[in-house]
Amino acid sequence: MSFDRDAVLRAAAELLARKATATQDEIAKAAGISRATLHRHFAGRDALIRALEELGLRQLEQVVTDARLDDGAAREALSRLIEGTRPVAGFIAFLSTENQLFEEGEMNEGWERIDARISALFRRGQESGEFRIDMSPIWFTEALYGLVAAAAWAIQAGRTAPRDYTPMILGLLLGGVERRDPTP
Amino acid sequence: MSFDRDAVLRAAAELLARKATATQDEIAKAAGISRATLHRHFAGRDALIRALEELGLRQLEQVVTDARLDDGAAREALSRLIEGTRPVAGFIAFLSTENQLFEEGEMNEGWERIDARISALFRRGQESGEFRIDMSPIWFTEALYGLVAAAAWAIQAGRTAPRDYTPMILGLLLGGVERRDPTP
DNA sequence: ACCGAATGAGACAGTAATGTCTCATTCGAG
DNA sequence: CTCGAATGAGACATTACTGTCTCATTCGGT
Repeated sequence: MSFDRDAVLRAAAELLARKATATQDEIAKAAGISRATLHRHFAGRDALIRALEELGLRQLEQVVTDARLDDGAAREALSRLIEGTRPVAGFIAFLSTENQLFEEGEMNEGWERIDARISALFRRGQESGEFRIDMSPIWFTEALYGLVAAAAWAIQAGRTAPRDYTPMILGLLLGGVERRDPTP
Repeated sequence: MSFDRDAVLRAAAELLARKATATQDEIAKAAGISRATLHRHFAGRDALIRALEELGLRQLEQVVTDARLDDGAAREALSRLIEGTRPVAGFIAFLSTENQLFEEGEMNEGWERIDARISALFRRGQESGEFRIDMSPIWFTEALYGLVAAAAWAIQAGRTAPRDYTPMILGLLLGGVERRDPTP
């Protein structure tokens, strides 16, 4: 059984997202490996967190690219984006809540780049008249992260079915909770 | 200068919300007191977290009560609720992300009670025809927590003005990002 | 201004988690 | 099947944080 680095990091992200104080032992257990092996591949907690951040950002960046945010209607692009985040929702939940790394001044440029690309999508939607203009694209972006994390947590807690992930987030983010008049 | 228990807990919540691994020393520093004094009032980290949870839940419950969720239009009640959460946003951010306490089986009944009351508001809105019915009240509630946490974080990071707190959350949660036809 | 109470600063021991090592066992390529 | 590499389990030392204590200083009521 070869070592599945990404699977270990995914398990770690999901655990740390809801219990940031988990020990290396708990993380190893959650990943289904021994503490020794965990330490062989990630020399210490700092290295683990760093790898977590690195993989999370890389995957998210790939998701953003695959969603082709510049193509077609903004709401369609947003739909593709959210659907794409599903496999990395655990990473997003972890990364968006735990900014203990960034505050060391390095303020990860990768994270800023992703923010910029998603914000640009919302701005494009505003300029095309699809999205409302009384709130900033940055807030929309932050709100998206928040909803993704909330959805990931709700699913993990068994409160919601996994298949509802995308419609839940997309429906709420696009239309809000208010009922809309059926006037297409 | 007398000891302001609530202020200390508020500072602790805001710090722990974004860095759950903060040491007692860092918490004390963030609260503007010494580690010795922190320990005099909260005997150990567990006691601190417990007090944090207790005060947070109590305050949030008070906010929910003050918002009179059963009165008037559901959207107005939601508006009052969100405005009321502003002073306790740091607590909500901490409590909604860190469930390390609940998983010890006690699954705080106070938290469940608050969830139930807020969910009831959304359900009432659905039944009155104000809110859409294709998503569950529980999801609306979780989403509210997520948006509150996202807003609190955005403000703390200086990305958004504090005065925009309520309109940001309310606007997004009620109407979503899509532009609505001006047809009242 | 006084005095008791609370605080801050620091030293110190205890403890929990980490980093490191060893060794038997398992895995998997050839 | 064989052998080298990787893993799991555990022991051990180290580190970092916590819990506790002391004492000088400051605060605040009277």
